[in-house]
Amino acid sequence: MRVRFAPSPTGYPHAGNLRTALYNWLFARHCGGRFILRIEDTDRERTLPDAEPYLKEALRWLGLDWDEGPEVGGPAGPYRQSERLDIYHRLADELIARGAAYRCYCPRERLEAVRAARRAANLHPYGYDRHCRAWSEAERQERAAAGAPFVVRFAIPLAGETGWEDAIRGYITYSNRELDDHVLLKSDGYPTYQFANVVDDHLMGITHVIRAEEWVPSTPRHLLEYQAFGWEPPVFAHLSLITEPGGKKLSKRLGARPILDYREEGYLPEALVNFLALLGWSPGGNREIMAPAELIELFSLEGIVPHPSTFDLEKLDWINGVYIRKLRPADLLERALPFLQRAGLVHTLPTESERELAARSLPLVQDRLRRLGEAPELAEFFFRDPPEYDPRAVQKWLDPIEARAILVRTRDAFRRLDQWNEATVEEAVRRVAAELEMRAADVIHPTRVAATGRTEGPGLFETLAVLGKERTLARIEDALRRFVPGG
RNA sequence: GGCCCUAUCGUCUAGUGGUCAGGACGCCGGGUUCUCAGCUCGGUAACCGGGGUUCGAAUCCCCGUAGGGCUACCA
Repeated sequence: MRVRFAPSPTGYPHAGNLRTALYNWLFARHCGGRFILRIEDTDRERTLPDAEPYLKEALRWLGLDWDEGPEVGGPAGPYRQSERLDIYHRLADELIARGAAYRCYCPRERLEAVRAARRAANLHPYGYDRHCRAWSEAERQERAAAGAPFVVRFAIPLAGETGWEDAIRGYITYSNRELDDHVLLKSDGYPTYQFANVVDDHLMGITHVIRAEEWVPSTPRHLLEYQAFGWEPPVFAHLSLITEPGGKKLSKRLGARPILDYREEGYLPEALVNFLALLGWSPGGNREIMAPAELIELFSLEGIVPHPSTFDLEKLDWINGVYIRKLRPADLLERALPFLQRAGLVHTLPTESERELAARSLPLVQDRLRRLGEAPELAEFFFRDPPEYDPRAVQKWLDPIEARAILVRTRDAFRRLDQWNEATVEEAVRRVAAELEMRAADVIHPTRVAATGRTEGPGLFETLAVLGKERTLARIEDALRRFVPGG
């Protein structure tokens, strides 16, 4: 089994592109086949210089390693189409010699006029009228001698039909009469996708073409080319598109966002892979959370659904949260630290104490994270002195008249502690509550607001244990001075 | 306009002629608890419509309808 992912470097790959890559990769890994990366840079106008590096970075981030392709090489290279022009020319000439292709000298203006006229007259297909296909050998020679610019077009059989058994959607067939003679070689000497794709898939020994649904209508053209060459076509599997919630069309907001944006927001690659795998494929049972190794084991073409699927950010967030919660403390620290750095909570090169504070505080907010990017906000009060006080929290828990007594006694109890840890802090708080004949919660809430500025967050005792005695006392003093009436 | 694809809870999906149509996200409620989150228990919610075929259709066929794709010297 040999499959390929063949993006064109004309933009930054999004979820749809990467899902296609993922399915190819999963299929190859499942079968023990080869996953090939091929860069289809045949559009000289639209090719972006940084698109290929970005693409490779995205694949690497998601863990989709390629066995052959740019950087790693391979026996069927080069793997960049712009480096294979001689091959396309040679094979185009071969097709011309066989009478399966011909040179077309029609200027663009004529093409456009023809298209408009056919559309107006409702003549199908709307495309090229095969003007140059009808010439005699003498006329061809004449044109060639004149040295006019030309494209090479494929001579679609005038009758019959072309079909294939799609691995995802069953038998699909087209009447050849619906197909116009498409361009194989452009006038700039570059091949079109319709040609390079077929040539390379054959030369690279691709056995299964797993690609997006947008290619369905051009598949008969590809099949006809295989036929003209006398080549065995691969198995085709056409994936449905990913759509947006509500509206449908892909927008820049979700599915069409450059995939690395998700990294910036703190999505874990294995979570995104899990999510993408589920977006149009199912292992059959009720499995939801699957690590890459499990996906590889369970993946099959049969499990791919034929209908489009909507990109559901809520579900991605849930899956990401599941993966974040599974992170071991050391991994959590390494993965979340960059977000704390970017938010300015720790230095770009964190000090030893910053690292330690991060290592101790991050596990406390771990359960609450859906994206690592939320870590700075959730853990901020551990790093900033004084913390930011939420006015509503202050109003509710520090303003009432009994707040002073509670906080003063709690502070005094804390001061007396020799050992400062979760257990001693808890004991002290509960003792204060007992002395005041209050519920523990009545002491806990004001103390939390005084120490963190918020009503929400990790358990108070573990929070204070991490914050330390000194900073806890300083914050309570500070809160007493600033917010608590009756001083 | 033409050709092609698709159609199960709001969303992702299981289902392959006989099921109380299952699971997950979300949402709602209970429990745990110092809050939030998490965890946990429970609930809400679907076979696009109409014809067939069949003893019996979510499952097979046809026709609608709806959504999507393609219709470039872009991929």
